[in-house]
Amino acid sequence: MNQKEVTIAKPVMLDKNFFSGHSVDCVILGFEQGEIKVLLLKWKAFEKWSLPGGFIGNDEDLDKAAIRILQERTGISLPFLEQFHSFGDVNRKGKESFLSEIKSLIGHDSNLINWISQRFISTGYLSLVNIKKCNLVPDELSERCEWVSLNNVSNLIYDHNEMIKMALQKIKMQLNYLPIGITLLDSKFTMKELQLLYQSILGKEIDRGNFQKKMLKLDILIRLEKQNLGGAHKAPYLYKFDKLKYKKLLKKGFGYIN
Amino acid sequence: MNQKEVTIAKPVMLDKNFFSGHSVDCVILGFEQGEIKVLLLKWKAFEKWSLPGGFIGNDEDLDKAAIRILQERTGISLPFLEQFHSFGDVNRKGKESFLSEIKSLIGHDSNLINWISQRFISTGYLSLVNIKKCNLVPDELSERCEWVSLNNVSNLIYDHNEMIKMALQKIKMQLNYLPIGITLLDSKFTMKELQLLYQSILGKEIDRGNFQKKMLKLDILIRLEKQNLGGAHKAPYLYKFDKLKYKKLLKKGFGYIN
DNA sequence: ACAAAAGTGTTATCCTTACACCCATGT
DNA sequence: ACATGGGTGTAAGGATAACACTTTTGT
Repeated sequence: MNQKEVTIAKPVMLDKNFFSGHSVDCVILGFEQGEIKVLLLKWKAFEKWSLPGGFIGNDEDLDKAAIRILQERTGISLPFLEQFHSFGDVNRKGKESFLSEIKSLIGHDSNLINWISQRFISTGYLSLVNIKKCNLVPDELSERCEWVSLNNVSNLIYDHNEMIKMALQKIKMQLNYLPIGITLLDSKFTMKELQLLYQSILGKEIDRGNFQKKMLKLDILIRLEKQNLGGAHKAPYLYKFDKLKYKKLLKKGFGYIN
Repeated sequence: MNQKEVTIAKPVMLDKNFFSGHSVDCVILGFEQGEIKVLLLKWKAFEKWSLPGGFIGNDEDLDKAAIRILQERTGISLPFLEQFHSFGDVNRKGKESFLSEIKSLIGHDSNLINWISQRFISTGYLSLVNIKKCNLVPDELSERCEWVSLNNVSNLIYDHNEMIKMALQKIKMQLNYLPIGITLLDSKFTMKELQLLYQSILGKEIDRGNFQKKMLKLDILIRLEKQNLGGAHKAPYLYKFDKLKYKKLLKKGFGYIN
């Protein structure tokens, strides 16, 4: 492989050679105050937000690159990200090129500018996390790194809004097969919190009683002591996931296997 | 965008400039004699089979590239292919490089050889088709273009065997939501043929009576006259899909929407 | 006492599953 | 007559959805 021809220059985000023409973007979703939130970066150089993304090392697996990029850009370490789609439209960057902003970021090295402003195909990766367990550390390119409620997501750069949409579709599909709460909630939670999570993903109301019965019948929840938060009402039970039974359920398959 | 730097040389498969480092591979599945079959190409230059694949034009959407590549390499024109996964492991090409074979195909232009033997990330596309309606025309690189029963698929080049596996997984998931037969069967078919199709995708037996009831209840099949094939038994009905109702069912959603 | 939220129960309806029964046809 | 495969029916069990009832708690 002739590296001189394929890798033109080093982008700034990492001190190594990158694979040309392909990038990764991460849709990291969390749940807080009854709302789904997505992890976004605010650029230092210009007034735009974007998904945490980056480039792939020449000697790096695509899946591994996603994990590294997320860590470097946001501080979040995850052992596994799920690929959900690759975005390869010619005009996926839209009309705004951010060229002057990019120059202010990376300097005026023309090789580098050419490299970074070429066409990129980007593969989207996805994960659901517990917001409280995430210690956010924005990288040097970013002014801020924040959880943004889905309703408040602005016009992101390139096709990042579409990426979020597709990630949510994928989540919806998995919701039918997987008890998703284990990654998004605290270790202890009430049935109401779990229900709010499902409702905000599905975008619809669910009957309270039926939801409770359905979840309990899965036999992956352990009921703990009651929690008295001091409302004028009965105290709700706390639950935690029975991780052993949860794993067994996963291994048994997602419903379409058998 | 500086094309001189990004596009090094022209590969042979098409007379235009290609996007570097990214390819497309198509998993096209059909159904014949009660078996799922996959469309494969046998190389002229060496004794290996592979999925129909190719490169992406510099000014071509990824999705469009897949459609064009399939047409050029196999003769099959489809209006739509579904993306299912991108394969980006560093060593996805495996140990065999086929370098000498590639040279015999494309000549000894070192730029071209470098271009073609670099690392490629490949996006897999998927479709289900009616074998009888496909007029196979192998391209100049291929000796043959054939439907191969899944059980008879040999060791394909690179990670193509894994690609087929992942495509089948995706199909299984969709089977729960979509009445898939419309693309795979003849316009007229018996309930038994439809059942054999489902069984071969799911890899399990389905109760005959229950399957019939379930399919009829979907209300997308039109019962036609009986077909007497001359067996020592009752003649089965023929069915065709009610395409209007079928489309309505699709629009209504796949089950996870509501 | 009352409202609010949590836990549980009831009922009708639908779907799934396993299996049985009858029908048509060629040998 | 009988085996073979095709169409339909039945009964049990499970899942779902709508809704009602009871319990706990602060005001």
